[in-house]
Amino acid sequence: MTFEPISRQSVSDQVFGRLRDAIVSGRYAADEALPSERELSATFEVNRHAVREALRRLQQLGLVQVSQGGATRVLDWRATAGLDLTMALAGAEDVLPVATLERDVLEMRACIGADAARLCAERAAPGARAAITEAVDRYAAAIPDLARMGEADLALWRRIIEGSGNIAYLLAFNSLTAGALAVGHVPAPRRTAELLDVAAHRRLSDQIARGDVAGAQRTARELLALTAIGAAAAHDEAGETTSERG
Amino acid sequence: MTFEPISRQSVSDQVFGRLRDAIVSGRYAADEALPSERELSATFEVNRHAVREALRRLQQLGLVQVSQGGATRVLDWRATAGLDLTMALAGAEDVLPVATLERDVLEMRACIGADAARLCAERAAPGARAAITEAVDRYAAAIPDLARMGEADLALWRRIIEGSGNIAYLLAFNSLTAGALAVGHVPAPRRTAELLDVAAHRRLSDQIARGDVAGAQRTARELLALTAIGAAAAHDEAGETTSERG
DNA sequence: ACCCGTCAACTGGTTGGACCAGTTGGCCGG
DNA sequence: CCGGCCAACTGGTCCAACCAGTTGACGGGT
Repeated sequence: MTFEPISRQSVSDQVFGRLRDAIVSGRYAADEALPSERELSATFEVNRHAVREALRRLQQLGLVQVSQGGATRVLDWRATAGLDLTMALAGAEDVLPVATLERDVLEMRACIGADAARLCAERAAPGARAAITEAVDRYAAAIPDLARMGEADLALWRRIIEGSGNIAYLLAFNSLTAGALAVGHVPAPRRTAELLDVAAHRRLSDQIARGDVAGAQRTARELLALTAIGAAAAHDEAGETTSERG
Repeated sequence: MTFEPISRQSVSDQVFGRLRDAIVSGRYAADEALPSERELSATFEVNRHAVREALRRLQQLGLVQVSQGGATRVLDWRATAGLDLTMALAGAEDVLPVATLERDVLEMRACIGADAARLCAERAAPGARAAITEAVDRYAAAIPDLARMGEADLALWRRIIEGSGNIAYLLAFNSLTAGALAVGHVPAPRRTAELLDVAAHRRLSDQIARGDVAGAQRTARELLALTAIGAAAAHDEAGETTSERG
């Protein structure tokens, strides 16, 4: 049992969180004007500067557009927000079921993971390949402890993606592993099948080490699909989230 | 000929840009302490609040870690930054050649595009499929004008990704198409081959419309690989960017 | 010589208020 | 009815003070 550090959210953090959730969950419609900074600061009973910091962060996330003189407008985050928003998408249950989001994240993980494994087998530097073998060993050494195996597994995949030499994949990996609803925090039972497949991990590592491009891609795809398929079967068609938008 | 809106960067935007470039380009080492807010505000000759807003944004991007009482420390962005950072990565030429970054973005585009096409053919709602056919028509209608074709092509891919119902793919698409070095702004000659392949676009649209899952995936992969291969051949091995890190 | 509490001198966090700068929309004169 | 003007918004910037944590050096006790 370990203790989490007590969260000391600053005032502007709280304002940010509230507004973010309000926007993502659709309580503010797209293109709607947010209350003025002065109004918000009165509502939240905080200084205007705190509100401003929050708004700047929301703008950076792609959730609002602030413009001097005019009102701060809410954007359609499906059109303007980047992948970093995934960290914040948990609080939009009514407009976007977590189950769907989880499925999406796992699909993306499988897609990128397989391609990264391919690229890694194709062009990773010798040192990077050695680091991967090493990471698999650490993963295997943690075998009874699921939590530690999960950590080691994440570290292994980071090595593989680093080995692929693709910065975009690496950043996407960061986006997906950060945040509450992250790949690493997927409920244990769902990842167990994948985590316990030590043989597949070993095989993947070997294929990368010896430059078996096609094999590495296939193994990675199979390994990562385990969870995705399980998740898909679990909630079948988790509801249509695709809607018509002009 | 159209005019771009004159950029009226606010003071804090400029501070943000300067610090971002300094960090990404490695002028501040990872784990190094940034100058204090008061110091920075004196250096840039701006108010401390402007510096604070910039720092909050940098923190959100995953470039720095600010902590009350302690110093604001620079993070290793390769480990902590999300995909949204791609928009800012142009100014790190010395530590990360644009050619490499461009290749990476194209690889990711191909990977996600193909999978989105697959998912779209598999589970898109009828309305979404119709919207795609429509988008292809608009794309084909723009035929002589490369710029307009590029726009229409982006719109088409957005429809396909929306049709896949995968929010993560959609957000990643946003991350990749935003920013200066975005997919949409890739130099014309490089995308020309792909853009001119109207037949393949039509085929893809048809396969999605009729639910040919494997076919759609294959067509999309081939279509998106055109550019990637061209780019890869152009600068061959654009230099190793993988380094050992503890 | 070493350990440990204390405290001063940092760090960022928050506040209030004043003023600048750009946008909007209504009002009034032509 | 049109068009310019102006007041009343909006966000942008600044100053100055103080609150709240962290850090490290200093000095007394062991």
